Amino acid sequence: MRISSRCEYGLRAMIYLARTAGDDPTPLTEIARREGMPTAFLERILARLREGGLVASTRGASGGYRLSRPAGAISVADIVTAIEGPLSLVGCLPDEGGCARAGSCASQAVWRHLDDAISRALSDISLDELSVEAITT
Amino acid sequence: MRISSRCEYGLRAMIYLARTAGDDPTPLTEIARREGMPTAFLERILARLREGGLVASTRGASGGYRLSRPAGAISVADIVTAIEGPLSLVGCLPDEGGCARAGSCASQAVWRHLDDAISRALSDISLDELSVEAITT
DNA sequence: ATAATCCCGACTGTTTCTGTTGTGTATCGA
DNA sequence: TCGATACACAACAGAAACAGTCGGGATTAT
Repeated sequence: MRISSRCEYGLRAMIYLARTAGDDPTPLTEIARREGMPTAFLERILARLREGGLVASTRGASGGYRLSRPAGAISVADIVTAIEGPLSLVGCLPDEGGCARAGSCASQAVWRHLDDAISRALSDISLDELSVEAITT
Repeated sequence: MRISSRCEYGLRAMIYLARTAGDDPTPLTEIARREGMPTAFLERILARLREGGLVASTRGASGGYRLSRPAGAISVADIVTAIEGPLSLVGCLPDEGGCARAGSCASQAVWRHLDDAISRALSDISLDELSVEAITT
């Protein structure tokens, strides 16, 4: 299990936006350049974040992106979900017929447990906690 | 983020083996048939579990697989690790040069936090808890 | 008008996933 | 010894996801 670049780039971009919140909107190229990410790729990631309602964009000269909510109201779970889709691990849910064994499936219980742990871990962290420069872990 | 079939199959196979522990070794074909998994694919998964020291195999007629430790001493984390490799999410660790920004990288801290949560969640569950028929969640 | 900027769809190379096939080897029972 | 039952292993293949690019279009400040 690896974190996708999409996700990593997306989170870093969001942190960047949190740090420049209050300023004029930040152009894509600035984020890409400063963070060393491929511009066109980052653009498509920001598109997902926009569709997810996490960033707002203004077009035209001196346009760019900004957070659409205060950083304190955005969790890492929000970001990952916007980029990767729902973070549920199990595909075999009751809908669509699924895995027949249904209720008695012990492995399902494991993945649900893991789902919860991941969900809790990511909901736990909000963007403003990450936007302070030095993390002292 | 989805659970791979490999992982799902592997876990189910281990649960099956936990339930037949004490009997003669269980042949691959039996597990595959009863659990509805592709035989050859499952074999390669069991190979990883064997390399990980979780199952032992005996060849020849009336051979098969069995757990190499009591089910209580095998965690889901052990299983997933044997199948998928180390469950660390971040590739950009200090070795190999990595991501330059190094210590000040806030996103890294997030993935480490997530790593811990996943690791804890999976170490938490041992195979014998899963081998009882009905899970009452 | 022009430059800056976002928007969006199509395309491509690489890797991983999910298997399959085929061959070889070990072991048990008759 | 012979044959059936198993595991062991390597090579192959189609499909999907990942990571990233390209090119054109739309919008807006100056």
